[in-house]
Amino acid sequence: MFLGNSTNALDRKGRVSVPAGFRATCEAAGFEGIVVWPSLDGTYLEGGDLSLLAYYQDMLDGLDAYDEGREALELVIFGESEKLGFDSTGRIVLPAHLREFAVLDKKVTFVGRGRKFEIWDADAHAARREVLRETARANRHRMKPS
Amino acid sequence: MFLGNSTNALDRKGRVSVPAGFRATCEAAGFEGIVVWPSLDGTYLEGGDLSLLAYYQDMLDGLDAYDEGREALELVIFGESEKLGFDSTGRIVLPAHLREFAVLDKKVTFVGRGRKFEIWDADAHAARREVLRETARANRHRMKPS
DNA sequence: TTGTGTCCCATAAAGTCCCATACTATCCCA
DNA sequence: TGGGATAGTATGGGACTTTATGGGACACAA
Repeated sequence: MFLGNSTNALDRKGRVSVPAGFRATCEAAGFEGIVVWPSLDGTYLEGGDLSLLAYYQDMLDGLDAYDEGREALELVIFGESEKLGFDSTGRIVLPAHLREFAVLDKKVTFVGRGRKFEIWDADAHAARREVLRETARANRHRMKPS
Repeated sequence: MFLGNSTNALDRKGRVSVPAGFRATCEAAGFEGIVVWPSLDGTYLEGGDLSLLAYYQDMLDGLDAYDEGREALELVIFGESEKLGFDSTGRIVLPAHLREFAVLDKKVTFVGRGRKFEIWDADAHAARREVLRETARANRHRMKPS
């Protein structure tokens, strides 16, 4: 499970350390790296380990073969994803098109989301976080019994 | 089940012993550690064992994928939680941001709450306890004789 | 050559592990 | 039943390991 959040530096070469906890989660899935794609919901990237793609595949297999949405999802999820391996110190290199999509600058934050995680520009994420906590507060009764 | 309360010392390195009874509860869930996050309700932390997060995951899976509240909850629950393993003597290290959130100083108290538990600054908890006892006294008639 | 990508090295800070000690609760036995 | 042996808990400190990060070296392609 991807838990917690941490902010790491994106260097001149486009490298960034994947938080150690996330790495441990990925390695359990059998591939020393992560899978990343542009989010359909906003200016950020989403990522996960290899098992997540298998999970999506299963989900798509459940849809009609000629379902129009299915084709689009398949192309976006699999076509836009990059499989990024860790280097010897646990970093990945984020390709330029992904950095541009999410407007990443010096600092990026990884945010755990259970099965997957998000990659944000640090400032953009800080702003969003405030809003999120408020929304969560307003909805917390839905998580009963706690 | 997390029952009772106890107050332990937080040392210079941010370490604190998890009460032995709580540890026993966690170990039954298969992970030698706890999961901790900032409460949505006040200046304290909440925690539980790994099975609690699995439980939350199931609950979230049951909500609409694009329900706004669901997304916020998912991000707050998974994005703000830290998975903290026990050291060989049963302590955890509380990360700085969590210590700051709950304004923890020298003494912290763990308070059992059934499925999960709370972590308070000892003084803050002592103050709150008085208030709670009063409220409980006023409501005691609602606990029917069993 | 110039740029791009990969690999390896160095380092500082943070985190983890291990050991020692004090204290307490429990058990055992004459 | 008193009292000591034993095991488990809580806490501090030092040593060691891992993590995060920057920079250099090398190879390949445009």
